[in-house]
Amino acid sequence: MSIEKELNLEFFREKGFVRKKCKKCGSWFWSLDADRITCGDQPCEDFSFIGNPPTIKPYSLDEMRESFLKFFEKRGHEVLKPYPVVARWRKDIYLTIASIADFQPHVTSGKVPPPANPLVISQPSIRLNDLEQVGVSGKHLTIFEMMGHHAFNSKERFVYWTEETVSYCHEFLSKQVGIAEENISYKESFWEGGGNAGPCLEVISNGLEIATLVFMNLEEREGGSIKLNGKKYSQMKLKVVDTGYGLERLVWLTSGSKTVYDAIYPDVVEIIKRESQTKNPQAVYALADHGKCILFMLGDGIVPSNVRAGYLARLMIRRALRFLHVLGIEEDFLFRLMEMHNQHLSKNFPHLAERKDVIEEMLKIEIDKYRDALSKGKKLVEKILKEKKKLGREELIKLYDSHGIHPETIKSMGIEVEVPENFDSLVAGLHSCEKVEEKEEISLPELPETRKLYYEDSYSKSFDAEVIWSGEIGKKNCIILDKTAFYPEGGGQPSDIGYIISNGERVEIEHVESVNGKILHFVDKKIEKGSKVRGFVDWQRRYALMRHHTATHLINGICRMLFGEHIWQAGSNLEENEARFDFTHYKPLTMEEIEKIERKANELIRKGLDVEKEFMERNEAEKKYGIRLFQGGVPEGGIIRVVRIPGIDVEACGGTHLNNIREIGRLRILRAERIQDGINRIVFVAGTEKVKAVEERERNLIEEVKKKISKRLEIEEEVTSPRKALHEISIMFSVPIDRIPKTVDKFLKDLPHGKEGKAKDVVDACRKIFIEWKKLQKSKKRVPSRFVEKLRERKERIGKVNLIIIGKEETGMYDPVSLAEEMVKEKGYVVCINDGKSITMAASEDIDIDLRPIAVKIGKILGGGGGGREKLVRCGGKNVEKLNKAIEEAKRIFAKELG
RNA sequence: GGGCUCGUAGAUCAGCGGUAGAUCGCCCCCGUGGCAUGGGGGAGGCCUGGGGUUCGAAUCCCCACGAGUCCA
Repeated sequence: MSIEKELNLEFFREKGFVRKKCKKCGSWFWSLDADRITCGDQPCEDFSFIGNPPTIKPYSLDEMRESFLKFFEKRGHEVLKPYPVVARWRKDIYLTIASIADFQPHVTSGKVPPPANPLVISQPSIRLNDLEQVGVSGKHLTIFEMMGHHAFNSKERFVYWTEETVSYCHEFLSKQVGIAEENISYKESFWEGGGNAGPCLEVISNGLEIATLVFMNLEEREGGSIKLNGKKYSQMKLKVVDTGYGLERLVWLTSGSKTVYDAIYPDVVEIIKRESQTKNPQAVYALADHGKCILFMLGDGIVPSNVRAGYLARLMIRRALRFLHVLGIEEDFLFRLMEMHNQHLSKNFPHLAERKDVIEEMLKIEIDKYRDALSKGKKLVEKILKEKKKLGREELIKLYDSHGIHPETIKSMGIEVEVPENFDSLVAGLHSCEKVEEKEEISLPELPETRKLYYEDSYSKSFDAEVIWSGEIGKKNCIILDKTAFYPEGGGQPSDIGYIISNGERVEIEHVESVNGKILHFVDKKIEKGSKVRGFVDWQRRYALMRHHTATHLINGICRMLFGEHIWQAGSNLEENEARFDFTHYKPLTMEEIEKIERKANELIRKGLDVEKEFMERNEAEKKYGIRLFQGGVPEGGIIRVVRIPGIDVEACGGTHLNNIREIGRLRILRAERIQDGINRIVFVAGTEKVKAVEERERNLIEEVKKKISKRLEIEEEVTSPRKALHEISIMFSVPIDRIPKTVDKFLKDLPHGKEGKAKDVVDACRKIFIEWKKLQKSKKRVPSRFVEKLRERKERIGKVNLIIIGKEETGMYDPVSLAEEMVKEKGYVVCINDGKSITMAASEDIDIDLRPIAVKIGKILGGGGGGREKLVRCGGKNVEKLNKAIEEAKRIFAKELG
């Protein structure tokens, strides 16, 4: 196969194109202009359209998009609505980078039929690879619309290939847009990306590449026979026409303005310029661009965060803020920037304006976070400079890696630093990639797919079946049945367990897995192939899981209703006794919000809504419900199972669900956690009995605490909500709820026994004993002077100093260290305190003695050690019974040293 | 998903094995015609929680919770 052959088109020859070799770069191209000597692309040729556009009239973005879509619609293409800029249907990328990205990998691999064929689309795409060039080059954008007409050719159906593609393109550019035919050249090239490849034509006009026509017919394969650029490829089943027309570039071309930014949103550029305090066109352009990118990111539901796609949103927001600083514009201008872009976009992308409030709130939070990060960073840098005078390599790396302060940021603070050239790779080197554990592929003999009774009726608890395969997998006995009601692990729902009866013998089902539609049962005994069996699902467990699963969907829907379209499932975990639902949201949940979710859930449960479960054609489902369907990951095939709670939630989900949400009974949120920036977790239980059990546990806990405290305080009232009470107390004591009784014990133990007044309720009682306990701690350290004076009377004279020995009973309730401190405030004293556990010694400032070696000696007697400051030491050890002996020894030493 | 930092007074942080500190803020007093300020005094800490090591832990180790950050 050769590119030359594939691109030697009838169309070119008929039209009178000539194939030429570029004098500068050597690449082959087709042109109608026989005198042309270069391919016309940069850098072989400069832009020739600036100030001199090749068309009569300039187009706006809307006009150009409209005319493109219409042009292809007239020629048999179905117009598709654009996909979100967040590529949630893909595992390999976070953002939609091209129109073809919408159809990868499911359509291009042939697993899912195309949603239309041929089709035309204008897809907002985000590329952050050339971030530094944005605003600088005049042509780079982070967000642009890639207009594409696509055809998917299979054995069964041929749509069109190279000839028609180029013909359409040429007609569109010349007849529709109005570029003179001689001004359009087609450069031969080879395209590869995302595991696919194929020959392509780059379409160039006046030095600007305005479109790429890719004929995708190769896929990367290990054993592929076609070797290109060091990679092995084989022919694809599907031959895909993948075209990409740069909407912004076409508009630019027709306007002939200085930069692409001036062409596509001249008013935005103008206003930024006007607001700027300093002149910096690059920052102006970059800001205009970033604003649009941020609007799309947040509008399509990215929640800024420190991970994944959220991180990219934060990156863009922080860059925008930095440009604002450079231009001397206040940060709040960002809101206006959103507004300005919205004015352009609301006609074709109305969802962006609809989400204005949420977007603004997210931005506000991000602005605050950035301010914090900056001021923290500044302080940190100053601190390090104070100690080390210079920021070395190590410091720079650590500042960035642990604190997010990039050397560039430090430079912008006006601090000179030497940045190592390979800084970024040094940082990357710190995070050496560890291998992803690959799941062992289970290979099974050719068998038909297992009939899935759990889909026919999710309530089937027992069934008759035949063993059609029996063997060992990973040293475990395994069987496959012709049909089964056992649900295999998947879709966030754990596998069923249970047992089967075979020949009157009970065999436990320990785990169930699905491999290519075949359901594998792991059993504790070998069962012969051909055996007739009867299976029994552990129904109590399964029903609990079903309740939790349906409840998860319910909570998901409610959160979206209450908070907005940025709510996406970020994971979930179902267990018999508890379930977790993780979702994206930009701030932690408040107690009120948690209650609101719970109230709403129970309200809907009482109302009762049927849960609709339906297998649907993927494209149909996607058209009907959108990408929103793929909450818990993306299914592979062309047929997907849609689970719908009408008016609340629709998800593609393979799990077993209730027939009506009424069966959930009751739902109770146990707690909400913030598992990482931008992601919250709700932990809950579903089921009337389970909720009752939780409530009883809470009541018991409150009773336990009440009983403990009522020994000391009279509690007058019952608490209305044990849950709220426990929550309040746990925050007050800063301990987890389970630890409340133990903490109360600790406080009560220290406090003197006996009744001491009244409290309104348990919470009030807890507050009171806590305050009392804190007072007690303080009073231990505040020794009354009368008490000190009294003890001073017991002085023994050794030379010029007064020695005071204080025994266990004489310390009172006071902290020995505080007591010692008080005793030696007057000149000429040495004290030696035995508090029953250890010995504390102190000497007045004027006495010339170092107590530390003495403390070591005394500590040794006690089987331990000692130390402290010169004039105040503590010592002790395991042998508490030797305390008196130790005091005697101390006395002897003092007599010797001071006498 | 993995790594690295960090949780101390209302706020910002210091201390990094031997009695919890600074600055700002708060309260009181002095001062002034009033204000900015200045001087003096004071209140305010389960040092996030739990476990361990130790005679002794805010400090060292482990776990949990919370925050920040980088990489994929």
